[in-house]
Amino acid sequence: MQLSEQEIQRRKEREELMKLGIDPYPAALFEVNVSARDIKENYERRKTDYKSVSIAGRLMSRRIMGSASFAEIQDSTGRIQIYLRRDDLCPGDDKSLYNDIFKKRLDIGDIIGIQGYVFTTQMGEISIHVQELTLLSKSLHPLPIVKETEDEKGQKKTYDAFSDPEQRYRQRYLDLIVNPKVKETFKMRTQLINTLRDFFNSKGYLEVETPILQPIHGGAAARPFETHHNTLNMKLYLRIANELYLKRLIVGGFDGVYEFAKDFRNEGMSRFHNPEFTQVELYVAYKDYFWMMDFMEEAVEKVALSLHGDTKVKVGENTIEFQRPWKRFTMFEAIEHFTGIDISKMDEEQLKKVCKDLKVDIDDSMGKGKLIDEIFGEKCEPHLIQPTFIMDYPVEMSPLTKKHRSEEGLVERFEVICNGKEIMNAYSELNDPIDQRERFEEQLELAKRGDEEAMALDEDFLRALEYGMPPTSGVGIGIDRLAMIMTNSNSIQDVLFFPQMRPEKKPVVASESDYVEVGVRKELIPILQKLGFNSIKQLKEANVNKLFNDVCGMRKKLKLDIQNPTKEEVESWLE
RNA sequence: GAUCGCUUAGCUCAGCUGGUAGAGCAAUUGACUUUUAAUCAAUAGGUCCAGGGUUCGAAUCCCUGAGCGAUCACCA
Repeated sequence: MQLSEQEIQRRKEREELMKLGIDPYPAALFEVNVSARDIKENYERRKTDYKSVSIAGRLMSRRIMGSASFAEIQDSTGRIQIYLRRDDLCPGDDKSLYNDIFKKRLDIGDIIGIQGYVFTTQMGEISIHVQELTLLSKSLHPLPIVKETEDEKGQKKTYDAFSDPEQRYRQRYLDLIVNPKVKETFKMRTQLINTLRDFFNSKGYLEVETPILQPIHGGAAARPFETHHNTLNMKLYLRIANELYLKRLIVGGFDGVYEFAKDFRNEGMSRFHNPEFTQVELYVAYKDYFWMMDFMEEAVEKVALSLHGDTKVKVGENTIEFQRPWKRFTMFEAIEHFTGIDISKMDEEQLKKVCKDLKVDIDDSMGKGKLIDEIFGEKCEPHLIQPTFIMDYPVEMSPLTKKHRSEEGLVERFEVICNGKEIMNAYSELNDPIDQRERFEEQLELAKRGDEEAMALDEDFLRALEYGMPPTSGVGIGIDRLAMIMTNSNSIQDVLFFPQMRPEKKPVVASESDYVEVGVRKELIPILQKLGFNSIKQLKEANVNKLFNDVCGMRKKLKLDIQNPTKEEVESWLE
């Protein structure tokens, strides 16, 4: 691999430190008794408490002025300025710790530990006067340097921002180091999950774990990932939902169960979709979907308050108000509201005409339910910014949902739409085993017609229902999407530490022995690599005269103290 | 999958109608004892994404491909 000049430099510094008897990666613990945030928040009020501090972090900037220097270190709570003076750091005659170690062999990105006392500079910045300095980890890879200034109005201006999305997601650790806001986003995501978990626990619902590897994938309409178990010699699927397992637990006698579940769907990727995503599914016995609406309003309102101290959350251009109660529409009402058309009594032919009039794309395979869903998705969903319950879906779309208590052809299902996207999906769960079997069979028909997302029939699940499941309401909350809204993130990739990416394309590079094999002297290999001959095939195709000239020229340029090859030698490589 | 855009130094980006590759930061060497994107002087650093074409001459124009992004379509 070709190293950049700066990487070579840092490797050299590592060696030199070792020769000076300084371990660049010491084994011993480093005692930390304070954090950057702690100092900044409390020093002014309790100055005497900060006369002897010990803190560790990453060196993020340096301003060297002869025998004194300012630098910044960053720990998990933020940055703080440190001040180093040669004669304080090196009280004796030996000034090498400052002159040679700090100034020459430490770099931005290195992790250091310091001991000293807190003071305020003439410019008014709380800083640490360093009395002892310990290298804790040498960094060999230069860090992107992001700088920030603040004008009189407190407006922040960022220079050389590390903003390339590909690099940020592939090397999230770098993103976290140099973009402090990223850390905040992920802390909020965790707090969101904790808030929901605490709320569910406070009601006595049990957090459970169910299989991720499932012989039959069920609970949602989606294409699964397949895998294979060797000992059982059988096909397994990565779960697309955990619904059918959680309902089995309700059959088993729990009143409420929930699971924060990673689910996997083998479908397209976009700023709203990642192949693996998180949803929490919750099932509560003896409840219906009206109860669940109230419960969800309360849950999400709690999340907003916990994260923002307010029920209002700014998302892009909009301010979203999560305060209860939220608007409630039946699907028919929503469609009438946005299009002015009452479709509640229409048959399939009439619906098709409506779609045509509204310029909603349809195809012949679509039944009544699908047509209604298309109209809703096209004409209503994007306009629903404030959290809104959409209730009572067509039965065709919801094979696991109980039929509506009074409306023919509908089911007791709601979704919550917020910021133009679905964030929640809930039902009064279907618990009539005969009805459930018929619905599964309808799905099988769809599958025969080529619907790859149709649900499979799960005999054991049906057997469980036949023993009797109490009336139950269940919900699935899209954690990633809720996190996007709560953290004002434009893309799902911004709320996942490691979003799925295409594999990094690495050029195929010939190994040292490949070069040696065709007769290249070891010391000449870097020259060939520098010239761009990264594979033997490339080398074989080269022109002898040009190659000979280039190699000698590059040797001179790199100022390598080695013997140039002869023309005959170069010729021999290409044979 | 479709359309549009981007790819130049370690990082952020200039580079006009085609004529010897540029800046700031980072790096190296030096000056400087409280700086705030520290400053000053000097040095080094490039397969201009890859391949082909047009041309006396291509980072620049054309074609093909790759990666990435944005928008749209399907899915949570």
